[in-house]
Amino acid sequence: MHWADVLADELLKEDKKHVLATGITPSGPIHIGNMREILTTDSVYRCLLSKGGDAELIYVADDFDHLRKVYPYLPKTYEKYVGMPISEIPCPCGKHKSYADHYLISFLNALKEIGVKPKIYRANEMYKSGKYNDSIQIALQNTEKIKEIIQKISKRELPKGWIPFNIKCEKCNRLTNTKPILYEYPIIEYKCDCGHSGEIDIKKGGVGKLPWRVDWPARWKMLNVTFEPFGKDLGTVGGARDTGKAIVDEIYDYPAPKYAVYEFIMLKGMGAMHSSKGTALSAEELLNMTPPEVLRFLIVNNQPDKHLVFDSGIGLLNLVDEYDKFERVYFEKEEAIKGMKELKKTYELSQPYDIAKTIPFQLPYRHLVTLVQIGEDWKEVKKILLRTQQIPKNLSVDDENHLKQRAEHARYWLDNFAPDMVKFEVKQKIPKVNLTKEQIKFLNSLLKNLSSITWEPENIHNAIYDSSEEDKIPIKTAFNTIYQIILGQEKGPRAGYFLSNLDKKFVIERVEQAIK
RNA sequence: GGGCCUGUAGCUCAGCUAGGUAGAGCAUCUGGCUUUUAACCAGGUGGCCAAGGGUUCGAAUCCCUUCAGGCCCGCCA
Repeated sequence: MHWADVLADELLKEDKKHVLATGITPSGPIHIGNMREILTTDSVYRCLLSKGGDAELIYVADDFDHLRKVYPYLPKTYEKYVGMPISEIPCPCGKHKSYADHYLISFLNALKEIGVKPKIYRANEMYKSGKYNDSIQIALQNTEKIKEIIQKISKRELPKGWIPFNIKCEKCNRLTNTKPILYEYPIIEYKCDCGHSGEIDIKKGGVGKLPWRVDWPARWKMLNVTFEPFGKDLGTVGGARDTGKAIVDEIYDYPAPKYAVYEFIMLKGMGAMHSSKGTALSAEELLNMTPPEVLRFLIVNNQPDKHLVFDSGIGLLNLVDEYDKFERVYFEKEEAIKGMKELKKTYELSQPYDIAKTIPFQLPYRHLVTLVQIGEDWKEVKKILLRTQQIPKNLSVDDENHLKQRAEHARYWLDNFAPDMVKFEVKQKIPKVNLTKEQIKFLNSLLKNLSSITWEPENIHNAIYDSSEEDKIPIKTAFNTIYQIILGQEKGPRAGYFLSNLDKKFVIERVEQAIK
């Protein structure tokens, strides 16, 4: 059984409405690791629905959380905002309503692309509208009990006078510098390091925030959460999950949600990703280079508790190939090979939107990577594909959009992540090359042989070999020569296919120029 | 110090949530093939399933112990 089905079955043991939650603090570029949380939850959600369960998928953005420090990707001037809620800090690019929005919006766009449609909650709105008020009051009533729970389970000493509420200073706007002096419902008197003393009324929303270890369980109860996965960092003994479970049980009288612990995703050659260390690949970049179905496939095809390595180099091409193979097997165009586990479910969960009724048109991705380097844009690539009859004239709109989308991903990848090995440029003018007599001789034969053939990969391929044989020139030299005069480099894509995608006239003229 | 995960062919891994004769891809070798940015076809070689113990008629699979590796926690969230 697929892991998402196993989790869904676990939830279905209880016949009620399930709320599957996922929560990420938009304090920095949202990265591929966060995608795992989203996609893990979405997969379970989809399985639950397909089994006839009643379920809702929600996403809570904790945008009332405070800025921890000036992250490496922030200007130094952000020093003055440390400690303030990220929804109340200016946007780094100036185009969004707030710091939180800056990162959140791009993430929400990414969600759309991968076909995840959660109901969205924003913590800052929930606090300000008073949704948290009951939870806050209950927490404050149980200050001693909560303190005890946290100290016992996390083995951490909390300071004297600690209360489960971080007051936001009315003057400096920071959540981190205030100390409570006296609590008498509903008023808390406090003092802030900035020099300000004052009092707040907890019945008014947004005057402060529950600390994370209390906020989380409070949220479970408030939103009736029944399932929420989290990263291994939170799963540790004595961590937020442990204290949260005790707090939600004993203080909020609500059962802790079921969960899955997921491992991190490593970036090949870079180790684990941390948005706070700037070693992360943003969700945006990730999606720009990876077709959405392939990204889903990466997550869905692996158990959450296995760490993954995302290779933004050649490995990405292999991943796409692997996905395409799954697709062919799913549509029974090919035999399954052993090791393709849970093929049907995995393929279905990989689809951002609907599952196609018949197999989508496939063009080998590596070939597409070559094509987008020949054609300037999709229009030209399409022209080549049509001319060479690699796509049918009556290609469906869906198929064309799919191909086009993939071409865009391939292009982004080439521009930003691809190793030089796979890159080339068809030179508009003949590159400066010093050809040997041998090479010229070969080109002469090639010219003759190419002129007489129909412009198809195999014919071209044969023409190259014929020429090299006639002149007794090593085949390696033959290929090198071709790449030199067209690309200005020693190596290139498989010559037959490659040249067939170029205009015959262009190639012939280039060879003629080279001989002169 | 604590936790999670991993250990199966030279490499990457599947098989472990149904306990029932050890699998795939790559690499290698043989044969075919006109030697290309990770080419194709047919076939072959290759494993004490980390080690030890337990449960069982039967264990890669379940349980315990040990060893090795990776990551996380031990600030804040």
